[in-house]
Amino acid sequence: MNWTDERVEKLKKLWSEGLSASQIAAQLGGVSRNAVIGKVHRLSLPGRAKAGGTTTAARPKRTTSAPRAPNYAARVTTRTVTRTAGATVLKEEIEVDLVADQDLELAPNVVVPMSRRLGLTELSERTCKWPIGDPLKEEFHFCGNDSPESSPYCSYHTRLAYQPSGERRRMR
DNA sequence: CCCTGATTCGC
DNA sequence: GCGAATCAGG
Repeated sequence: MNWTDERVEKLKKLWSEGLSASQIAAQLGGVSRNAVIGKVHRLSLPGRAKAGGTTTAARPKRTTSAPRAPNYAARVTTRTVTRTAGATVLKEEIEVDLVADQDLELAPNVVVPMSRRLGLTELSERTCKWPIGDPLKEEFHFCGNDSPESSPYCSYHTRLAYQPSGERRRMR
């Protein structure tokens, strides 16, 4: 694949938006992340300030944060998910109320993990393949969070996938 | 191991 | 000019 004006333009745009080279490569298609990086250099585009995993350009900004939940007793796990995502979120603290498994869709305090806004081309074996948005629309993307051991979804979406929010019944 | 960008160098 | 291989790092 050659660098048409359009592709170069898109590269510049995405790069300036702070997307990682691999993400850009995936969106452009037909090129590796190395190709992207190489091109960036040749274009003399401003690189990331420091080498290494962290995107210096795109600072972490939180997605609409979770309203502080009242004392919803029982167990609440707090885990910190670290991801290097372009313009989205680098680090987000996620609280999942395990008790709310009875009414997932009714619990406004259950925050949905941030997604990496991955295009389908950059999904891998260990990325969550939970689709988000309307496939026909532009904002469509996949969750892309890390999914444990060959699971098609991340832990959060696995739970959603397993028990449809509606027919949750109380066994006893 | 996953990922990131940076550099080199044969093509 | 291109990008795989390699390096350096988190």
